[in-house]
Amino acid sequence: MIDQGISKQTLQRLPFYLGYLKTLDKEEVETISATTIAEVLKLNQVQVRKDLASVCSLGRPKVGYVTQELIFEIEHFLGYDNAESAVIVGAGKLGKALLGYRGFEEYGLNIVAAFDADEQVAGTEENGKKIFPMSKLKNLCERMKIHIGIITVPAEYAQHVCDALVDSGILAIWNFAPVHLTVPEHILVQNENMASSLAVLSKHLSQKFSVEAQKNG
Amino acid sequence: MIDQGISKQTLQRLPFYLGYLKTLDKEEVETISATTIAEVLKLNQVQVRKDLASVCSLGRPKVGYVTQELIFEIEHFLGYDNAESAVIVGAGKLGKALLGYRGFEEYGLNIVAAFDADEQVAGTEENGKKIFPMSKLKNLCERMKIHIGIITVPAEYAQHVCDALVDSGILAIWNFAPVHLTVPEHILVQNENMASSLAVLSKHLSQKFSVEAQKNG
DNA sequence: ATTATATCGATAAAGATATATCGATATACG
DNA sequence: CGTATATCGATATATCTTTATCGATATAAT
Repeated sequence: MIDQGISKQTLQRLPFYLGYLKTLDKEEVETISATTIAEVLKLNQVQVRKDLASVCSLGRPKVGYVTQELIFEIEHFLGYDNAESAVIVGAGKLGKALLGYRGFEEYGLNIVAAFDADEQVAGTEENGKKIFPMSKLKNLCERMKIHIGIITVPAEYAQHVCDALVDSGILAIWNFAPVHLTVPEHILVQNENMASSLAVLSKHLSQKFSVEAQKNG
Repeated sequence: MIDQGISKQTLQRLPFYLGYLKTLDKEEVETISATTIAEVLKLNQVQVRKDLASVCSLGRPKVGYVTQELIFEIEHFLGYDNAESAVIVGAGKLGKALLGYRGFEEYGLNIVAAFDADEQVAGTEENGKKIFPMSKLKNLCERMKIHIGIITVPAEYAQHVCDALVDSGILAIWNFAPVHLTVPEHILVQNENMASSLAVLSKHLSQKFSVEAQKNG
């Protein structure tokens, strides 16, 4: 299986397909065509077919794909059926929100604990999950073979936390701090970039208004 | 000024530059070269220069850009100096986390209130910001001329909430629910796609392990 | 059985994005 | 004052991504 040759864009669209397919599965829609998926999700037919082709094998002319098989194959491809454990560093508002969110389990992510530098926070719980002091990070990660670290600390501490996670044997980092993290080559950093999203929104609106102002002025 | 011709990718990188530039400004670094920016943020020199060229005018050979001017120009370009008001719909964990996060003001986003269908939640406060019942949405948005709506409700309610926001005169939607939203043409939807990020992480790890298993087996 | 049609998969074309190259220019130094 | 160098901006090339086109095939209808 040559999984390597999949583009990041395709990878990022797969969860979208999955979400839609699951609504179909509930309604007992047995087969689904790329044409329909494309129409509903406002994508190009061919793109959908190409994306699916890199994940699954079959697709019958005039019929489409078998919904359940497709769901199974995408989930398997993404590794959702093989949950990974993760820890959160930074038990502020956002950290706690993520800690409390049950939905991640559906995506194969099992958040086992959080860590925080604030001594007042460490020792407490959130949704039944414990918050530990930073001193316990390495030991726990190594013992539990944790591979994913989630960073939800303020920007200025992010690199420091990142280094600590790498030192604890983490292989992938999900970074919510709005900074670039420097890591060794074999570590993956996935930035959850709220500032970027905001930039798009903000620009769209300011442009909209400047165009309208021109019209009226 | 032809702002139209800027790519989404460039737009999304601008906040990154901004974040880095601000750390420099604190340290009173007066000028900065594209070369250095590229090196620190692990990007291509030329890319940085092209990105900056679409935002600012000057850049002197042998010197680079004036840090403060650059910051000012990017912020102005993105509209950060011209704050937009926003409302959140869905005052669950994530909604409250966003409501409590002060950092958004820096990005020109001013979250004024939240709404929730749950009667128990409506009427309470979070960080001094009120949570209203859904029935008040339209009235408040219209009165306060709100243009941005943030959706943090479960997937199955997202489209319904989206329609309500559009009906209330919202022009741009920041969607945290993992579904595709259908909107009129003039409305912008920006998806904050945690599932996509997770897909990248998850795939990276499952691939890593399968490669290693092959080596060892 | 034959024809029409929905759909797939493959290949080709177009479009967007990122990277490389090169000449021009401002500063620094001898 | 002339030369070396860091850096910019512009142009050209390469890569990646999306979209269009076309023949093949399975089902459905006549």
